[in-house]
Formats: sequence, structure tokens, C-alpha cells
Amino acid sequence: MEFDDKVPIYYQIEQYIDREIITGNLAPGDQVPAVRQLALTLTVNVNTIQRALAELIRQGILVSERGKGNFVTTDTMVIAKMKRRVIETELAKTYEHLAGLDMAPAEMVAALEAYIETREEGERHE
Amino acid sequence: MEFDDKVPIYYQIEQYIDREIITGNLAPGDQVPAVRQLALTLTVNVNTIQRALAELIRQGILVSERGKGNFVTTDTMVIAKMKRRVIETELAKTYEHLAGLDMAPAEMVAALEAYIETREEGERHE
Amino acid sequence: MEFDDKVPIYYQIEQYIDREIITGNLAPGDQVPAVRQLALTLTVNVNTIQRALAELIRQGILVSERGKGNFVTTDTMVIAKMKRRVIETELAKTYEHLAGLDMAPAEMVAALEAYIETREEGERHE
Amino acid sequence: MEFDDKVPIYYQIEQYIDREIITGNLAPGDQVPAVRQLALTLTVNVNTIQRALAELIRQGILVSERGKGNFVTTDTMVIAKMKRRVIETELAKTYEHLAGLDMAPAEMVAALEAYIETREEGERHE
DNA sequence: GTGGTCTAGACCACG
DNA sequence: GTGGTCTAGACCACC
Repeated sequence: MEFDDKVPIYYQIEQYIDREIITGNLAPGDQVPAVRQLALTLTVNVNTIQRALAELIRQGILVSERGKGNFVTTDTMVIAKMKRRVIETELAKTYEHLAGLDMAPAEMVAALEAYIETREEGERHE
Repeated sequence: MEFDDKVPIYYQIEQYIDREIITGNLAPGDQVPAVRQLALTLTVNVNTIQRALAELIRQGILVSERGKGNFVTTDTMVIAKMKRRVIETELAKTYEHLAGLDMAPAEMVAALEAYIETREEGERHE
Repeated sequence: MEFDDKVPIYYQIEQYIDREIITGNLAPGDQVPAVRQLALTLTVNVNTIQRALAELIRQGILVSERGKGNFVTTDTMVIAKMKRRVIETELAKTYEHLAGLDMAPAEMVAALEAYIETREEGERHE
Repeated sequence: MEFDDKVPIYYQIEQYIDREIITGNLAPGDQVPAVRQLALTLTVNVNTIQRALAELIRQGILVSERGKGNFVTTDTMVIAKMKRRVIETELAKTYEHLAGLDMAPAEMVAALEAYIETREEGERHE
């Protein structure tokens, strides 16, 4: 995994785990890989992992069981809410940024479609 | 202006000036407000402004004239290129993030349209 | 039983058994439930139970008889002393904490009375 | 300051700062002593202080200003709510613990009064 | 000078 | 073996 050094690593790990849960790679009730395992896989320090997990635990997305491990909550409401929040935040950020470039809503959609088109062409020729 | 404390302020200021140029609020050849003026307007420290401007100068987007001030480059190619980069970067980030949530390209466009729809309704009822 | 994850579980179990003895649920001479039984009832690991019991044995509150089990001491002086200690500790902690909030002794009593009043009202309406 | 090694130090520091705010030693808008200063005063590591402050910032009780310091929120509603929570939690804990010893509400009040009485006598003879 | 982030490494609580 | 807490110390961003 690559990190953007403009934002804290612990924050990127938080988002990474959010995504793993949203996509179902980590299902409700699943055990999250051990802290030391994640530290190895992502090549970051154990404490940095802990900090990311602590925030997810605080949000109720993960639950910690002492000596057993960390688990994805089985409360699907919490997960559904998180998913909505993540997507909404992403779209809102895109909207704000493009609006800040004086783009009208219809132009944004067109730009995204054009981008996807270009990208897919690029992939076809790889 | 509000800052996201998850990313460096100097970097947000860089992007802010990029946007001012793209939208034409700052046209080619225009003088950029004095450092101390920007520091007041944005309520950040002078050094932070300096750092953002230094980066823009390095990129050739601004040109510094000793004793006179900083000016937007008159090289419209540089500006056009920057504009493309900014928009492309924004769309790429959105694409990557949504793809990371297992969203298909068509879904991304639909989600953005839905978001805009919801947002406009919200604004109508404000 | 629910545990406060801010304090060691073995310590909370110690206090739990203290309370069982003080209330008479466990009388002098009574056999304490088997370690494995307690582990099941309280849903904690056997080792954690052992650690709590070891401390109570050290204090003379329980006596261990090899091959038979653990028993509440018949030395009522020890129990009486423990009871006094438990209550005194509780009141002292409350006093210290409220005093740390600049509350005068009379206010503490009033606050406790008010709390009990509110609580009983709440229970009446449940 | 002395720490109870049964609960995390960062948590005790959190409560310590809560109390400083409740008693007015730290008023709304006041700057909290520098992290490194607190670390010296309380003789704990800087990171431990950071962890306590991070939680208070998350709760909106403190606000952090990059490069300037940490400040007590000027939102007195947040502080008032925190104060109520702290006192309520303290009384609830006392109530639960004494109820667990089979004490009736009236006895609790009597016990607290007796404790205060004894304590004041002790102080008179010191 | 002030807070923020990360690393390395140790030790404890629990299973 | 697994997570939780703490320490020591470094380096960065910002004022």
C-alpha cells in the first residue's frame, strides 16, 4: 500500500479499513488481521495501526475483544451509515472542488464521463 | 477560508490560488495580493503564505519580480496545463476512491448525478 | 456481568467477590464456585479468575484447600475489616472526586440525595 | 500528581483537565499549558499527554490551533454538558457500588454524612 | 516555541 | 499470541 505523505498515515489506514468493510472484504463479525500483522503488511509501525483502529473502535465500526482481536461490528446499521458517510463525503468533496473551478453541475457529470472514457481507452491499449 | 487540519495549510493555499487563477479571478499578468495582505485575509502566518507562493513560483505559475510583487504568469500554456492537471487530478482521485468501493464507472456517474440532485433540492428549501 | 475495560478484569472480579461476601451471598465457610464454573458464568478466561482468587487468598479472605476448592474464611474479623475497607474506600473516592470539583461537603450530600431522587423517578416511569 | 496504576494514565489526565475546567482553573478560551510543559509537570511522556488531549479535542472540550497551542472551548454549552456528565457519572458509580453492597438509598446518604463527619474530625486533629 | 506524527521497543493484561 | 499502554526520541508543520 502506498501512502500520500500529505495526510497522516493513521488516517489513510482508517479509510483503507473503511473500504475493506464497505466492499465486503471484511464482513460483519470478521476478525481484523492482528495489529502486528497489519503493521507488517502495510509496513508501518504498530502504534500507527493502533491509532487508526482506536478511532474505528470509537466510532463503533470495530469492536475490540481483549486478548482475542479486533472484529468488524455485527451492527449492520453502523456499517450502512458509515458507507453512506464515506460515499457522500467523497461526492461532496468532488462537487465543492469542481464548483470552486466555476464548473456547473452538468459540466461536472460530463467531465467525469469524459474522464472515464479516456481512462478506459487508456486501459484498452495497455 | 476554512482549513482541513488533516492536510498542510500551505498546500491548501497553493490549491486555493490555483483555483483563483483557473476561474479567472486572477488573470494572467495580474499581481497577486501582497504576502502580508494574503496572510491577513486568510488569517495564516506570513511564512505559510511564503511557502505556498514559493512552490507556485517553482512551478512557473507565478513569477516574482523583486521589489514589485508576485504576478500570474502570462504564459497561457502553463496555466492551461495547470488547469488540466487540477481537473484531471480531481477526477482521478474521485474515480480511484469510488472504484476502491467496488463502484462501476456507470454507478459513479449515477451517484454524482444523484448527489447533485439531492444537493440542489436542499438548496431550494434553505 | 459487564466489565469496564479501563480497569483490569481480574481486579473487577476481586471486587465482585468482595461484594458477594459482604452481602452474604457467599457466607463464611461457603465454598466459592469452581474456577471453571466462575470462568463460564463471568465469561472470562480461567487464568483471569485464578489471578483474582490468588489475591483474595493472599488477603486471607479466601482459604484454599488443596483438592477441595476455595472457601470463604470463617474468621469474621477479616470479613468485617474487609467490609469496612470497601465502604470506606468507596466513600473516600467519592469525597475526593467531588472535592476536586470544588464541592463543599454539604453540597455532596445534597447532590447524592438529588441523584437518588432523580433515579427513583426514572425507575417509577420505566 | 499521583496516578492510580489500575487505570490508564492518559485517562486520568483527561479527568484531571476536565476538573481544571469545571473548577474554573482553566476558563473558556484559556490556553492549556504546552504539551511539553504538562509532560514535565505531571512527569509523564509527551505522547501520553497528547493522547489525553486528543480525546478532549475530539469531544470538543479543547480546540487545537496549529503552532499556537490548545485552548479551552469558548462554547460554554459543551463545558456545561461535560460538567453535568462528570458529576452524574461520579454519583452513579457511587450509587451502583453501594447498592451492590445491599445498601438502601437512605443508608448511602447517612454513610456519606458519617464519612464526612469522621473526616472533618480527623482534619481538626491533624 | 508549539503541537502533530511517526518509529522503535518494552512491558502488561488476557486467552 | 493478541491487543493495550507507555516511554524515548526524532522530525515535520506552523507561528
